[in-house]
Amino acid sequence: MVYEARRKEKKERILEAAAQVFAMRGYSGTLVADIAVQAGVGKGTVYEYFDSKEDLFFAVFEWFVQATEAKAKISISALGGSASHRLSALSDSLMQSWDEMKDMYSLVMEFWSASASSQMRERFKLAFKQGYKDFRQIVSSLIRDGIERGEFRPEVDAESVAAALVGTWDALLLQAWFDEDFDHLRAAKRFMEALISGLASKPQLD
Amino acid sequence: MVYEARRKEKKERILEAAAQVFAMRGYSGTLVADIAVQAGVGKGTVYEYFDSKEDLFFAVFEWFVQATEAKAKISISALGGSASHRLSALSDSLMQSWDEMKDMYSLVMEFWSASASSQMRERFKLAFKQGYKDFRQIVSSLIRDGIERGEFRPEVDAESVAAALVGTWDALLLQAWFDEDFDHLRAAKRFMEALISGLASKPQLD
Amino acid sequence: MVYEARRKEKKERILEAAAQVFAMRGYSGTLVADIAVQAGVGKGTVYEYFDSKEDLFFAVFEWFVQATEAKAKISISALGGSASHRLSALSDSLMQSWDEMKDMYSLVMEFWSASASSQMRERFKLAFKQGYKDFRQIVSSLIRDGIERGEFRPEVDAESVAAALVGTWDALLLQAWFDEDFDHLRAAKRFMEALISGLASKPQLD
Amino acid sequence: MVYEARRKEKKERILEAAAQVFAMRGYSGTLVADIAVQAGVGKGTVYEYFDSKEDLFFAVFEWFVQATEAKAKISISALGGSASHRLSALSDSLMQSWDEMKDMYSLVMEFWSASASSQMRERFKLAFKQGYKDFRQIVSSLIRDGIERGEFRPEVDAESVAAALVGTWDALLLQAWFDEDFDHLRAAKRFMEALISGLASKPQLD
DNA sequence: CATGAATGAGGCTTCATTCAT
DNA sequence: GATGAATGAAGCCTCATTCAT
Repeated sequence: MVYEARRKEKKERILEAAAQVFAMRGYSGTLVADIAVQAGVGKGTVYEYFDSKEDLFFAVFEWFVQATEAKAKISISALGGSASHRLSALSDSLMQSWDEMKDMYSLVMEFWSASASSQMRERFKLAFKQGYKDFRQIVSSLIRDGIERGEFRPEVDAESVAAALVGTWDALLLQAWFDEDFDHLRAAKRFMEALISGLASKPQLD
Repeated sequence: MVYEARRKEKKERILEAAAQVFAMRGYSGTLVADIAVQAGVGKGTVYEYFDSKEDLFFAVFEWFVQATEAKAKISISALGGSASHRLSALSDSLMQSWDEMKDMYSLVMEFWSASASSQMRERFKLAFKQGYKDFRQIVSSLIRDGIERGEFRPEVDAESVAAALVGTWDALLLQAWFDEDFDHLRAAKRFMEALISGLASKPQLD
Repeated sequence: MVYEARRKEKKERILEAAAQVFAMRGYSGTLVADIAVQAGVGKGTVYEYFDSKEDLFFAVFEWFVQATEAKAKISISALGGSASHRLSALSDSLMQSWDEMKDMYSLVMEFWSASASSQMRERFKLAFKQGYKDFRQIVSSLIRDGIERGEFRPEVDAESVAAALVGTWDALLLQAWFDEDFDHLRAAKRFMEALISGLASKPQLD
Repeated sequence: MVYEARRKEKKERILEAAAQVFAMRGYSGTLVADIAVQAGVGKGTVYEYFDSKEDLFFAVFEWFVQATEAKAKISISALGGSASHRLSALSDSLMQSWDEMKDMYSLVMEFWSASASSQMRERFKLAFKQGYKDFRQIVSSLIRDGIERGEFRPEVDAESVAAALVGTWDALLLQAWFDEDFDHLRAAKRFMEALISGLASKPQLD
């Protein structure tokens, strides 16, 4: 139905507007009215599509998580070659996505904050937990793959390294957020070289 | 003067109370009244010592940064032995401090959030930038030391690895925050083994 | 015209739906949307038939008054016998109508309330005034009839007694509304016995 | 403590202001801001003393009930003489209180309305039920007293007559509210004469 | 005619901050 | 200095009404 389509479209428009405003002003700093203006709709219209400011925020969160996961999956599926190569390619890809997500990055911090306090705590915490788990899973299977191929040393603990790596990428972007001069691309590259050489069963040639 | 001392003491009491309440309820979720109750003083008294809720929050931030830095410095100064050993000892020490900072960890997220939006943005952002820079500095000099001693490979990029490492530690605690079952101690240990072996100029015996 | 009939029918459907919802939730508690749902029409359709929520409420009021008056008139016209007998029969009939109007009774209170405040005040107040006047008229002529027949004492003030009686019936239903255990049928019966014996010129045999 | 006294005094000031405004504009028509202005306090101050608009309204209700009951009790305790005399004196007293409660009478209708719908329903309904019960009790014991003295006929049903009487008084005031020309004093007087003569065991001399 | 998506005025309530005691 | 009662700006949300389809 055309009707349903239009509704969905408008919902998305509000969602994107919300994402932008939340990113700019934070959750508390954002007025529902601002979102409405940004979306080009009336204040009441926002409530036709979302039950509350909180709900809308959570919807933005879900949208963000989905978009991020989708991006990661695409990156990974596009990768080929040795495990080392795929690992550092994934790292590069994530670091390169910084420019396009820069403006939205403050959202991530708002999400963290929301999961730490507020009544939304549980919803967010659970989703984060799951999100990290999923991402660790993806990376650790990549590493396990490398072990099985004999590319990485068998005593490497894939889960632990994956967890640390996932975190590292996150935190490099965080540092990039705080410091415009921080070269997260270079940091990630050099770091991955060192790490991968630590994982490798033999001296790397790359 | 006894008088000045008493004033300082009360200020600290309010600060600690604020830290606790902010940690529990987040910045927006915290009422100045709650802090006053927790500190055992009148609501108006809080304003005798701090100009505004925002100021108080920033004061908590500064207190937190200082405490954390002090802790890190103590850890490091207590370390001895090879660079590898000192590095993994630092990692252990940071990871072990989790239990005692667990209850306060949500503060970190509030700080991130504050630096992302809100009017306090600049103050926080600057402080974070500096804090990360300092910490990277500490770690990178540790690594450079290892290189100079011939313990680590000369082509290792100390700054990059330090940046990544600092982030890793941060992010492992973050994952511990989200997931009670996540074993950040183990993850850090196994990860450091892999990384250090990647940094080392020769197969490690440790 | 079939066309006109269909329109009228729908208007009535909306009216009845409105009566039900107003009775259940009160005027302020009622959403126009609720009425539309109950009537099985679109929200906009309500406005095709009534100019505003207030108008609709007044229409319900008029409908209610008319229905009540019609009922009273039927009761009275069906009565025969002595004035005493007709009076107590009227009382019984009114009290017995409780069960069927129970669910709608809260409407009466809403009407009272509407006449007490709100912008609709004048409309309602006037209608109530007239309604009570009419009803007093009916009852007082019944009593006057009894006086003329020599059944009631000549010094009885028909208007005053009628006014009080009308009120008594109202208020017994009110008490029934507040208290499910209250036996308004019995109270009315015993009370009418006493009153009628007070009106009668001689000891009653009935 | 002077302090407590001042607090109580202000609470009362707000309560009275609320009573006035509610009486004038009805519950929905009243803005909390209006009450604050009428009470000469800030809007927020109202909330220092009452949790919500609804709570304030219920407090007004309780205050009204108490004041009414107190008045009735005073009237009754001041009465002497025969049961008939006390009964009609009570009636007179109630009818005479009209002038002083006229301006507040619309409150009663608001209370009725509140007990009919709205979320406050239960609170109000219960209180009304109890209030009527209490009042019926008072009147019926007065009547029973008359029976015991041999003044009223033994077959009189005190409870029923009391219930009806209580209602009658209520409803006469209601009619006075709707119709300025309605002479409730006279109606009550004449009606009581008739009723009392119906209750009496012998022709009254009064 | 019928509909229901869109609207925005309006109201309750919260809470940081002030200031008289 | 310490207090907490008082304040009112500010914001979320509701809902009667409109109007394009």
